Amino acid sequence: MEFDVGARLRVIREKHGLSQRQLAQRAGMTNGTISLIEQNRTSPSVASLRKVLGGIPMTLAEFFSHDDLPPAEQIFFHNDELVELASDIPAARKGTISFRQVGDLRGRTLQILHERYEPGADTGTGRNMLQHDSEEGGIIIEGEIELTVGDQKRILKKGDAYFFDSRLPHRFRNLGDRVCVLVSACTPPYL
Amino acid sequence: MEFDVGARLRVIREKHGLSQRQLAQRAGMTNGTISLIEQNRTSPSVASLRKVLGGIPMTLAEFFSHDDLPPAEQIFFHNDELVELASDIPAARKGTISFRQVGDLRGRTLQILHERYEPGADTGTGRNMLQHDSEEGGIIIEGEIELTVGDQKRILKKGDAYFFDSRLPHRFRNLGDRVCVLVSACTPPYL
DNA sequence: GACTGTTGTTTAATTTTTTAAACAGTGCTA
DNA sequence: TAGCACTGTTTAAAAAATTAAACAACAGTC
Repeated sequence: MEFDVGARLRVIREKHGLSQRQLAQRAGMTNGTISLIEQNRTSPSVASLRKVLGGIPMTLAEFFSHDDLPPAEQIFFHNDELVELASDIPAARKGTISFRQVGDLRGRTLQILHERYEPGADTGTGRNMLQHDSEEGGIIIEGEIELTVGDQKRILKKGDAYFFDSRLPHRFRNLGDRVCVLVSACTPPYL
Repeated sequence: MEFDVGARLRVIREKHGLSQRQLAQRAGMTNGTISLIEQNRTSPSVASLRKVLGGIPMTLAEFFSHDDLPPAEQIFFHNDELVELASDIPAARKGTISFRQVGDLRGRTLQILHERYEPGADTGTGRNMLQHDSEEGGIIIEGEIELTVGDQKRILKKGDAYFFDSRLPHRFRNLGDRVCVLVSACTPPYL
């Protein structure tokens, strides 16, 4: 549950074949500090930790990308074990859109969805366009969908794909007369 | 390129509609500290930053995951624009496995692949099992595949899915007589 | 064995962060 | 306009992190 800064640093340092003194020199600090950090006897300032990681080199994002890793949970999911998301999108409540998620999200940074859009389904326009702090992408499995991202718009067919910064307002709309199915991924998760 | 801790915290706090004092109380610390952090007049210890984020709440991984703003790149991808990855997996070189990636990865933390396994394809066993520092998941689109993760093994069929910590050694193998197609996602990206 | 070069750990002094409280500015209302 | 409640900022004292140097343990070599 708790993210162990000291242990993580030690593992990374050893994986790179560096001694505490070698890393300290590269990072421009003392070996004692690194020792204390690895023992969790001090909590480094973000500035210090960045200096340390600069000697690896590694970004803070990478360092913390394994924050609170859940223990071994469910790995395999039968089709009917994907969980239907209760969405705040009106079209989802009307039953024309379905988002089925792989596993639960606790502590995860990756969200994978099996999405289904009935003919006419629309995630919302104007001020209701989707917008969140992630990056996301997906691949069309079946049917066609119109995707609007910012001021760009495109109709994607089976096998086509998309990838964008979710902070741009976006919208999915099924203009066809067939169901559209796609698989999407998002990090960090939305909802 | 530099990550601005203070600015990031301020944006997050304001987005959650909290004043410095409200956040301080939730986090169990003083408003002055939060003010100083937001002005980058001190660099909080990781312990302190975790306390602050605990009042949001947000994990360190999430805090640091949004390093910088990705520029506007390609958003839409036609099926034939997905880029075939040159893999170090022997079976890929033999042409029985294909990994096609959505977009390029520059600065991205999310990787989405369209994977194709011919009958008999195998990503490798024993010391050649896949292992990397990510979390990954996927959904089976077509055919069947045997997935081994750590000491667990399962045959997944169309519509089934998986999700695991990629540091566990894993292996994909197509035991059937038909092609298996799946869509996977991974963060941070592999390769 | 003693010397040399490593390793990680510990300790006292220094530097930095954090606290607690005061300060300054805004907006609302009687 | 005074009073109140709320912002965010600043400052001296307390607490914690960092340094520099000493310490202990292990391995290889002469």
